[in-house]
Amino acid sequence: MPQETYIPCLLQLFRQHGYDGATLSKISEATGLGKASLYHHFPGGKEEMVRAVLDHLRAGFEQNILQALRSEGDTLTRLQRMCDRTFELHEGGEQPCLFAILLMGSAREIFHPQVQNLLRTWIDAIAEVLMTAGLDETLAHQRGEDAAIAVQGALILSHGLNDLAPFRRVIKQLPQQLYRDISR
Amino acid sequence: MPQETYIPCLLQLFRQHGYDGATLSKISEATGLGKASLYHHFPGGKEEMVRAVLDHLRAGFEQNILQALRSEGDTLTRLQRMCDRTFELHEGGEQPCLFAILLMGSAREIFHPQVQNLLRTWIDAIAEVLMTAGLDETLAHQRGEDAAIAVQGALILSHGLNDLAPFRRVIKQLPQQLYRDISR
DNA sequence: GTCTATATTAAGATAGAC
DNA sequence: GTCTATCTTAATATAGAC
Repeated sequence: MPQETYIPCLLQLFRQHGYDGATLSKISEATGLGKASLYHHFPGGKEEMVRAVLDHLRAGFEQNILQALRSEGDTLTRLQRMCDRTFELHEGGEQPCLFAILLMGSAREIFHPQVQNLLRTWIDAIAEVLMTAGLDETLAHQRGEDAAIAVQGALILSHGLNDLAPFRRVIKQLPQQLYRDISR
Repeated sequence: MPQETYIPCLLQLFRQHGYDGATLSKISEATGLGKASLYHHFPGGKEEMVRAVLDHLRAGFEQNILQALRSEGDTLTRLQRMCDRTFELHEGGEQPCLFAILLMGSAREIFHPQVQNLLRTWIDAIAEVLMTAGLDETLAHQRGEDAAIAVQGALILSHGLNDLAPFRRVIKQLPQQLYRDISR
């Protein structure tokens, strides 16, 4: 089986256990592969596994989030699509964001640059949409940050309360919140 | 040295490395205590260390956040005080929130109930203030959630971007954002 | 209350057969 | 491409001296 086969399983594992908590034994059990086989697919060990997952996530991010923001239609529609994709990618709030998880523990030293880059790309893409709608650069960028803050915060809160409602509500309200007070 | 001596150091360690990443070796080095001495103070090991830290945090939470929300003065002033204490407790955004960290990895199974309880208490206290100011219960509770979302999300984003500005901005804007559209 | 020493278990990683 | 077996290092935990 090729590498990509195990990416969804690895993503799930790192989201659930974090980088330090996802041990090779757990990975071996979840994938059904022996430890030696894991090193055949990922010679660099856990670090390479996460890199593969991050590459996969970046591709999904570009094909879903970024594409939605740059799609046809008016501003509100594009923000709406972005929120829909965000909702799906986190399975309605069931799944935490791997980016946030990789900012903690020993993973941060390794993956922080890539996570930082993804966050910037996301925020900039949202700001771009809002500037097209007539918002000035500073405010558009702030609202891009506000979107990231709302999504990340809502994921944490829904996870902490064991209640998907806050995440659902935030995603539902977010397009209008980003679009508020824009005339044309 | 009594137990409490080591709480600040332990808090710092768990915030930086997470529960799974904070090994006894690191704890031993940071506290200056041998592993055996650590078990003298905390017979339950890492789990008991976190419990001690959480007890300490709960006390600080009640004396700072809750007390600010229930203090004298008008609504906006009380929200302002709550934000000031929140800002200080996270050292201006330098320090992540231990509650969020304890929701990940193997810590979640152990500490989720306590974290959930603290989050609920915080949200309810904010909602209480807003209801006193005339907001209806549903909306007040939503804004309590929004406050938690904004703080948690901003901490993640500032951590992810390596830039304290988003956290500072969110804290600055939060009182007015929670208080918006309230007449009396 | 702290230490050295040590036990036990698990984690990360590799060699080499099939 | 997967396995068994094994190695090394590190993590959690304890015994017992001072």
